[in-house]
Amino acid sequence: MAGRRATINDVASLAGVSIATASKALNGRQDVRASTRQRVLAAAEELSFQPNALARGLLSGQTRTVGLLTSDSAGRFGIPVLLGAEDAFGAGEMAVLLCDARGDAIREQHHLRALLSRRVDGLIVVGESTNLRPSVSRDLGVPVVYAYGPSDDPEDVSFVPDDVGGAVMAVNHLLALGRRRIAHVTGPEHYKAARDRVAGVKLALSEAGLEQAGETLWGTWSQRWGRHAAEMLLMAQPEIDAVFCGSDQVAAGFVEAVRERGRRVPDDIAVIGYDNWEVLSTETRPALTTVDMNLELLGRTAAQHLFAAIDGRATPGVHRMPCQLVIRDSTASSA
Amino acid sequence: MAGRRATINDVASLAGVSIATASKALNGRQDVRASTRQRVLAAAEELSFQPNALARGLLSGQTRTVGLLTSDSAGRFGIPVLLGAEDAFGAGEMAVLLCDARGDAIREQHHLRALLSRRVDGLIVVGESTNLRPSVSRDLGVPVVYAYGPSDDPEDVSFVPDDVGGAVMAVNHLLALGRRRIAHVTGPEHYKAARDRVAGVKLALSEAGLEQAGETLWGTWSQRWGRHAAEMLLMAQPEIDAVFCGSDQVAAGFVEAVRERGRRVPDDIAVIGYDNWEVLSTETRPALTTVDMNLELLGRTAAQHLFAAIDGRATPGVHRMPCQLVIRDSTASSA
DNA sequence: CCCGTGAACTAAAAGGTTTTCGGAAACGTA
DNA sequence: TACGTTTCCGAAAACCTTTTAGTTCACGGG
Repeated sequence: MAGRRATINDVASLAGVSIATASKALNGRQDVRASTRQRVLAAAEELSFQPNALARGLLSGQTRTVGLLTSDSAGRFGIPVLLGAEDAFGAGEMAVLLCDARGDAIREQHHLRALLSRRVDGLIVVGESTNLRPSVSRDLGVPVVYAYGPSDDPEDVSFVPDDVGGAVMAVNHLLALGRRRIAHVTGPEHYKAARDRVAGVKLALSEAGLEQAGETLWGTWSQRWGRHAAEMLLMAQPEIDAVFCGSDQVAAGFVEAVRERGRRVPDDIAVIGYDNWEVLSTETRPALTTVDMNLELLGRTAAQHLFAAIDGRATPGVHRMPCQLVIRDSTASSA
Repeated sequence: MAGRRATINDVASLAGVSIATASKALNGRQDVRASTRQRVLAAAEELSFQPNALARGLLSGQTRTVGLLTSDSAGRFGIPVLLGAEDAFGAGEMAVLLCDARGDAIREQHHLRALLSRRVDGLIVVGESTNLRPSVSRDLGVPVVYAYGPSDDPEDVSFVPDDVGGAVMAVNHLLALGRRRIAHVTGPEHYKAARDRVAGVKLALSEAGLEQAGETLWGTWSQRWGRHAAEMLLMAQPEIDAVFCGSDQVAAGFVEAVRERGRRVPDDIAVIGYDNWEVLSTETRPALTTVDMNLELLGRTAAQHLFAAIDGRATPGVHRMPCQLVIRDSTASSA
């Protein structure tokens, strides 16, 4: 534990110059003789001088710090976004202040004040679902970007995965494999993600001039529901040749139950999941073809956009980020 | 977007007092007449004044901010610790600066300098495994607490799960159920977590005067390995009546393969996992009895200890936090 | 009337850095 | 010598808040 931290004053004294000169030397400014600069740099090194970011921030008004406000940092979705954001910032010497509101509006307000009093340069708000969430941007004084869960104010900037497009890709992949009797099993109807994926299914099928095999089966995001749905479906519509599941959890339960009933995946029934949650998608048998929402990229993009917004170049609206199909054995070509 | 933020100067002017009086009124200090205090508070409210934490920190030398340095925030283990820490801090008006070094020492050094220059009051270092990791505390000038992955310097403060104790609990549970031929399947030997759990198994068995059924099977932390181990074990030692697996992933693969071979869990073979990773442990059939390391509590404890260390009351050494057995169907009483 | 006391308030310093502006020295030109 | 130019350096202000050390005023006791 060093007693007191070295200040630029100490550096200047040791180098035998004024603090103004020391500052210029350290920051690579003009108007310093090369030999003087060397002396200052050597002094700073010797004292292991680290400029005080508080003093600097106080003066410049820029803290080079952003807040990351999440409702659910433990969740499947917050983390990759957080990682991508931290990645984008880290490269540029930014720091991230992390706050978890735990879904509580009071707590969120509390954290917001704390972040503002720390004079963050900007804010990323990460939602726990793709449902609209209340805006926090009103009169905040700093730019805000929403990731995963979009703001309900169209003037705000939001980045969300293109779930409609993701579902279209999934269904088109099944169609390309020659499957024609395609069912859809998904999570709760109050999730916009589930509704969007249903819309994508309808869209892709109607463009192909086909009907969905049976009604959409709404349930929960669980393996249990996937198993249950498989049993119902094999009973009621044994003729289906493909199923698109609204999540990898549902798909994992689905393939397990199908396998136990003695039907083969993908030969009899091809299965596609959603999320590319690797602990599930790569460990089921067969491994799951699934839609990856590229959340880390989404987070990174949101962070980069926040930079732009800090510089005054914001592009309001909801930006939909493309998903990506990850093909594994559960839809391997049955040629 | 408000133009400029209100300062205490603006508040003082509006209230018609000096900034010293305004400061005292806002901070609830003495020597301010009640009516004056009211005027100041009203002015602050009107201007929606937020004190500048930078100026305050510059003066007091306390930033009320801690750094959280992780090697692996996406991992299974970093997140709960992070959550627990954020929880403990959040309650006390602390803020958390999050840095992810991605396992890169250079990057870690870089983040360390950034945190120091921001004058954090303390630091939590979260490891990605329970293996010893290099200390960062040397001449740092701020207190550091290590969570999950302990420091190699015994003068530092570390909090780790008691894996030996966790394994003892697991084996004792199997013994209490009357099982006597207990095998152990775990992950790679270079994980201290795996070695500690092996030590716990030996300890509990020798106290009961028993031998482990066969050698410990070392593998990877995957379902694939769990399935493979089950096949080997059922072939080589069909008489075993219980298996303790080194992780839930291994256990999930294990029960699946056992079930496919027509043996019953828990009737023929009881199975215990480790980690209580709920997406696996509650969704296997049967649901897994498993050891929970209470990581969120560990994180919270580390954070609370950091407070103590900031106040100069540190307790060096490695603190082992007790684990907890979560009993589910994979060891249901076979009475 | 003088002085001491206490209440309520204020001026100023401190904290560390960056930036602006002015000053000094050195040198060249008329 | 007088003057202009260039190069290098330093004094001081600015950022915002808290705290210290007064200052002012009213009032009561002697």
